[in-house]
Amino acid sequence: MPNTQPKIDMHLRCGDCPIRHRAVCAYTQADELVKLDAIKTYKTFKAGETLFWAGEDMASIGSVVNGVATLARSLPDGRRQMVGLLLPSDFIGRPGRKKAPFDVVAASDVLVCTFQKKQFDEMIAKSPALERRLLDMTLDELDSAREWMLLLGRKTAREKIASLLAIIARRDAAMSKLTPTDGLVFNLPLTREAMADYLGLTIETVSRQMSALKRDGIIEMEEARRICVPDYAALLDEAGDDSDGGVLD
Amino acid sequence: MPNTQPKIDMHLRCGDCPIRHRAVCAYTQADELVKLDAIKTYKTFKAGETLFWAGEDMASIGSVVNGVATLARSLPDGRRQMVGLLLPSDFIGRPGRKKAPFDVVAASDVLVCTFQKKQFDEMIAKSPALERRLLDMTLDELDSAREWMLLLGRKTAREKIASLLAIIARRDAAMSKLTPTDGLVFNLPLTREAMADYLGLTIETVSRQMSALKRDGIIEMEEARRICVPDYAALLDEAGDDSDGGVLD
DNA sequence: ACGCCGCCTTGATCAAGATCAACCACGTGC
DNA sequence: GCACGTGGTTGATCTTGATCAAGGCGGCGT
Repeated sequence: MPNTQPKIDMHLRCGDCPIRHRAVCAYTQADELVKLDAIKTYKTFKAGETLFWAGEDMASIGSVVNGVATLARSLPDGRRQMVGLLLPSDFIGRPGRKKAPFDVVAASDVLVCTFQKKQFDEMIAKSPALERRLLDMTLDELDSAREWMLLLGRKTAREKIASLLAIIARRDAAMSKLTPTDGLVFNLPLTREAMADYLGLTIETVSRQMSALKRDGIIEMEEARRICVPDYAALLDEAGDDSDGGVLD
Repeated sequence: MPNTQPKIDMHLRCGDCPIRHRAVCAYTQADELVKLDAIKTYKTFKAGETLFWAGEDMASIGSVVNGVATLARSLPDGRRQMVGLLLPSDFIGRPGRKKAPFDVVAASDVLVCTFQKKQFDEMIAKSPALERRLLDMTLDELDSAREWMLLLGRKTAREKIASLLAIIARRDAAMSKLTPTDGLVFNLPLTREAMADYLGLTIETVSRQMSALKRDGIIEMEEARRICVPDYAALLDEAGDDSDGGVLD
């Protein structure tokens, strides 16, 4: 990937990959996996590094293996909106398009499993499993993007913050085993600025609303990035939407 | 489709279909088209009719043939956000999911080419062309959803209105032949309320900003729904983003 | 130790847009 | 004709969140 000198990691076997069953490769069988294994390259990026700039040619695409990256776009005067959060197993880039529509920035240190775009496009053309998985992932992302539009367009600052915390709490609980329950603790992978960019707010408003939620006992916060949710239902309630965050089937 | 008694139209041959080359079926060859032709049904809906309610089971899916439908979701207290505009050739529904994540409402009278979900899912599993086309369409929709997130999160009311008008003007110009040029006239397919829902504003703000743009000579407006853009570049300028609206390749 | 920088918080003030409230221009039904 | 409903506009006022400004805290380099 351009503009950076990422470290190239060792070559992890696909079979041992932590995201094997959730990434683009999830539906591929052993034989196809071997081919993917042969053409993939691991790259690492440090927190803050930009993997791609909006408008720039994307010669490679890939999957986040660990860490968090963000998708964002800026207006000419500097106003910035994050339009996606890329978590482990999420796909970076899109087949059939040369230019990146958005900036891709590492929010934490990130490990990415990359492929040369050209090679990957060829693989996809021959692998229904790969294509099917990409379709499913894209449909899911579209749903969450639309969900986010509701938040951006209609929720209050407090509801936005509560929604974001609920999402991170839920994902975090899911990662570490259980369903979101009471008393769960997690740390925020985002700075206040990143939260603001994600929610369409300023950092001051984010900070104030975090303090307000703490004051109201919805969250506990020893350090700015260490959050405890004593009552998950209460947090969801503050998020504004009745359902538990849009579980569909 | 449930909750409605749509009129069933005559059976238009796929080969004569106005959206033949832009809809899901765009990549399919003659032999597959015959199969689609055999299982499709046309349905019509009147302006204001709801095709699906969020959370409801979707037994059928399909393509908008003509008219405009909207995708929207409401918060429990009634705040409403439109999350997508479905124009001719756009796809309604998603394979692999039973429940509709959003309300689908006809904004004008709408003609839809529908398939039973089960049958369509089977077709997709067997047709790479269909699947590939759906992937491309979904990726495009994802990009525009993200574009819209930037608008919702960071643009001012005036910029939002200008952006929407620019988009509609551009699409309208494209439909009727030429590239967006000066002095183009079109009529808004949306009420002020629909515009407000789309832009995350109130109808009063929409109305005021429309008046302001008129006062400033950016648009002309004899009737509320009849717009003339004397200087397309000036309109784009008001929209805030420098590029001409995100043309990518 | 010190200063500095990044990240966060808090306060005071301001302004964009929401809300509340009339009112207009229509079409439609009686 | 008139009453009524829908969609749109405009004005006055209020509220939310942005902006401007100051300061706290922890880490890090010298």
